[in-house]
Amino acid sequence: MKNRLKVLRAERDWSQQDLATRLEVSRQSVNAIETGRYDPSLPLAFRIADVFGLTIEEIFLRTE
Amino acid sequence: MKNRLKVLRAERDWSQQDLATRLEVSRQSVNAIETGRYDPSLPLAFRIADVFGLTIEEIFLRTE
DNA sequence: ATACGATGTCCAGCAAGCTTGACAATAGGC
DNA sequence: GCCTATTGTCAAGCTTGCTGGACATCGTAT
Repeated sequence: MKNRLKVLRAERDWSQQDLATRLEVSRQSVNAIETGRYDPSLPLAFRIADVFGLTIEEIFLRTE
Repeated sequence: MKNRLKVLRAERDWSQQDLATRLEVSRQSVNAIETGRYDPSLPLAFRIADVFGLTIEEIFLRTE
C-alpha cells in the first residue's frame, strides 16, 4: 500500500520527527510507514489524514 | 472506532459469512470488527470500502 | 574538523489483527 | 419435535504494527 507521506511532509517542511510528534507515534513508525515497511493501523491512518487535512483515500493508494 | 458494517450488510441482505467471503477474511474477523472488538487493518478497510462502493470515511467513524 | 539534524535500519519486546476450530444460543422452516 | 442458518464468543497460534534504544550515513553549518 503506497502513500504520499514524503511529499505531504515536504510540502509542509516537516521532518519525520515533526510528523511523529503531531501523530503521537515514534519516529521509527513514521519512517517505516513512509518507506513502505508496513501500513499504519486504521486509527493511525485517520490521524494522519487529520493532520494533513485530507481523506485517507487522498493519502494512501490502492496499489495491489 | 465505530463502523456502519451491520447496517450496510443489512441493506444488502448479506450475512457475516457473505461479507467475509467477499473480503476474503474469516467470519470471526467480520464479527470482531462489527462488534467493535478490534479495528481492521488499513488494507482490509480499503477492501471493505470497495465491496460496499463507499469511502473509508463513510463507513468508519472517528469516535475514538 | 567537528558538531548537529535528518534519515534509514536493526533489535527485542509488547499489543493488535487475523486464523482455524470449536461450542452455545437464537430464530425460522419443515 | 428436528434441522439449518446466523450470530456471538472463546482459545491458541501466527503475523503485523508500534515501541525505545541504538548505531551508521549523509549534508550542512560553524
